Amino acid sequence: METTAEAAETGTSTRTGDCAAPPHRHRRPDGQDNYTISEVVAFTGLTAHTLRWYERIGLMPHIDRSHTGQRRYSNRDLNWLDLVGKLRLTGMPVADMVRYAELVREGDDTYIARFELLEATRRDVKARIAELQDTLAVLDHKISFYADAGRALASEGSR
Amino acid sequence: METTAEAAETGTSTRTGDCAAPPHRHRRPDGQDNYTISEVVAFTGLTAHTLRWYERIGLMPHIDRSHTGQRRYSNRDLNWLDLVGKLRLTGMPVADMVRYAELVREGDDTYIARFELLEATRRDVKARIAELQDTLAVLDHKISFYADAGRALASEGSR
DNA sequence: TAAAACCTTCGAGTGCACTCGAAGCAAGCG
DNA sequence: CGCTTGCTTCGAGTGCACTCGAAGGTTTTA
Repeated sequence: METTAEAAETGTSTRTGDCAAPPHRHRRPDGQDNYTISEVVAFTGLTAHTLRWYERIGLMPHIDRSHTGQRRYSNRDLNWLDLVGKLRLTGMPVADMVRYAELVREGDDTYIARFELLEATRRDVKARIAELQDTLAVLDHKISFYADAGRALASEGSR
Repeated sequence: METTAEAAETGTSTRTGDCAAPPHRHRRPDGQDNYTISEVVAFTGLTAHTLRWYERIGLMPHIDRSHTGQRRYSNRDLNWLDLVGKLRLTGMPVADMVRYAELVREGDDTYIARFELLEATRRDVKARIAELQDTLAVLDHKISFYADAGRALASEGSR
């Protein structure tokens, strides 16, 4: 059985109406979700090298193995990789994600630490969004400037 | 005299009511805007090394020099550095910014190319904002999950 | 049964964006 | 006058996140 916090992290209880995931061929239902590494490569776009590297540096939970030692990824592993991918997009350093993964492995005692880490991350993400919106405004301003200049040039130089 | 497109790039015509710039001690008005490199360091947070490097790789317009050869940055150089800083935040590679700077140097003929480059960049920035908002939603979901779990733990284990 | 996929460990290479130091000299300021 | 700041060129180093290849083995699958 898993703890509440683990459920929060690994996403076992993901609602099935999740329909906005782009490059997934198809996941199998829980119970048949023992993907080979090459399937995960296809799902995530990461290389097998990178997946093993993630494991080495402690960025993954312990991955199940077949009776002969081959990796068998579960839906929750895939969900975790989705989260990692999202956090990567925010610019979070891998080291921080590893720290977070450690907290998850350490169990419910680290609940507060994780909560705080999530909130700090949220603040960062919000700040980054604000920065980008600022940049977007500059870009829009410039673009409209160019559009005006373009119209001027077009009306004068249309020989 | 400068071309319209240069005015768009270098921001000479920046409205003076620009009050949201954080770590600027104070700019001097146009005409007295001949900053030393160390002043620009203070303004931008970049190192002198990095400023010279930007110049070497073609990321800067040609910087004025004093009669003895020292760099004298103008307000428009500062504006350009602001833009570069913003674009850097969007994750735009330096090589792309150099390309853009080249177009600016090449003059009004490159107007269309620059316009398209700006629009492509805007699309990228919008996409990045969307990704981040997606991530934010995941984070919020997780955080509220944790908050609920926290209340449950608090009410049961509050001895 | 042969090819394809998987495993391990090891270490080196890549690309980006700086980042730093050193040498050796010129200019500015207090 | 001396200290600070600036200039040049050169080349090496850093940190991050992969990325790749090889060697030498086992397992799966068509």
